[in-house]
Amino acid sequence: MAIKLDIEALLAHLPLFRSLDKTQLVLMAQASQEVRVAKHGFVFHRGDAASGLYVVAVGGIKLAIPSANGQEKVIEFFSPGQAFGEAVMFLDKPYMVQAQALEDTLLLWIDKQDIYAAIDRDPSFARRMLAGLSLRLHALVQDIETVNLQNASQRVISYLLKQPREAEHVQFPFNKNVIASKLGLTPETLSRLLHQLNSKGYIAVDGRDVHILDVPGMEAQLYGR
Amino acid sequence: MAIKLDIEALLAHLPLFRSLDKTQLVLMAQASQEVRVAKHGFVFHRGDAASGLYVVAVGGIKLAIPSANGQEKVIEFFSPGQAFGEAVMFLDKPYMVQAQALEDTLLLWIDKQDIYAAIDRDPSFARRMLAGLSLRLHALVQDIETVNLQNASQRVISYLLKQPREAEHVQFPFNKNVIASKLGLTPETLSRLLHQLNSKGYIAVDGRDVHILDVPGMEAQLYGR
DNA sequence: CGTAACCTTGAATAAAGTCAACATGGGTGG
DNA sequence: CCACCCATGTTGACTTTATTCAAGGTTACG
Repeated sequence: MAIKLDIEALLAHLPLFRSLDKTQLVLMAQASQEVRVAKHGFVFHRGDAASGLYVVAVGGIKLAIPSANGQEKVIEFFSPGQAFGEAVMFLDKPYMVQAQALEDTLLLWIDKQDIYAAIDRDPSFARRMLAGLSLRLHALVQDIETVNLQNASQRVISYLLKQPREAEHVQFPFNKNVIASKLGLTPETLSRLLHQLNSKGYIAVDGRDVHILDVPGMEAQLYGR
Repeated sequence: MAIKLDIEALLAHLPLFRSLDKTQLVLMAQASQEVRVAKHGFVFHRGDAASGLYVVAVGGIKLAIPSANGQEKVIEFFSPGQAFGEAVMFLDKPYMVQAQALEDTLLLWIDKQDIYAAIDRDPSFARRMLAGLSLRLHALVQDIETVNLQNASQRVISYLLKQPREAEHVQFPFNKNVIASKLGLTPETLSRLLHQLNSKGYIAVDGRDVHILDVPGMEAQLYGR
């Protein structure tokens, strides 16, 4: 019971559910189930049937495409408050990505049927859902742009500039391995490029901490060459 | 008047609008406007505000990301019956892609407000819309997979195998230039790879016509190496 | 029949990947 | 609390892959 209340509060301030009224929110909260996944554990694998959507309550998730030879291409990260797995829910196709916990993670899972019910009850929920998918699409197109139209160094620069930063300080939220895959690079190449940007005085790297020293210089690299 | 009737019939058998009842369909048809675009003409540019969605009635459209140095990365093609431009409509962001006619094209344009109205009136329309976006997302993820996890030759092979074919015969629907960009290759590389697949006996190329000769062999290239 | 757009081919180059060795360092168990 | 160890990250030498640049060939179409 106490748990149910927590869930309701949690859902209440997610963008996706923000437009729901009290009654609807209670329904959603009741429909939610807690799912716990240990670090490195899988929420689902490629090929699994998609039966609902997940919301991250605590922890972090990465979505990735696995490849035959053990590599993987990281598609997206999700942190608390974000939903994933919604896209495939609306198709009758299995997941083509896998979802893996980057740390010990607590998720909420909501069944497809309950989502459909909410859509039918409340058009503005449908709009939120549509906006959510659109945002995802937008992000993917940006990724495609990055991988296809920018060289390795530019990709690293735009990644760094896109990260939220406080006082010109940025922190890699995960293994550089994982970041490299997101950028479509090998870990070796990422390492070398960071070193190179460091040498040129654009950034100062210290482990996962990066100080951005020369934003205009970096931006010049993005457009100039 | 006659035109309006045509529009209604056209809309009636699009997946997106198939669930609408007669009344709704009439409303949609009334909300639609014809847009004509000559070959190579632009429907919209990157940076334009998104104010509605387009449906291809006749012709063909390509969506692409333009880059600074005059290149572009082709994202998707649309043929009669398909809708595009819906994704960004739900965000308040400008287009990040441009839409260009591959041939003389007739489009229908439906204003955002009319789409929203339809969503509010009919939850099953909302579902169609969601399914449409999901499908788009799915396709993009597949593209990301192709570009990141397959080498140039594998990309060409999977493109060929994915194309609809009759009696092992496939035809490039557009300039090889455009296909190359979709695959994330230069035209030169595409040309060389087709030649190579030809030499190896996997395919027989004659201009835009390709005969697929050895499907198992090609599939082996996809997984084997 | 001529011209422009499209496509192919070759040689040289550059960019990033691979493989392998080594460094670092955070966490755990002794 | 220290030492060891495994996961993570770095560096170097070499290789591969696809691009670039340039020239020439083809094709479709006015």
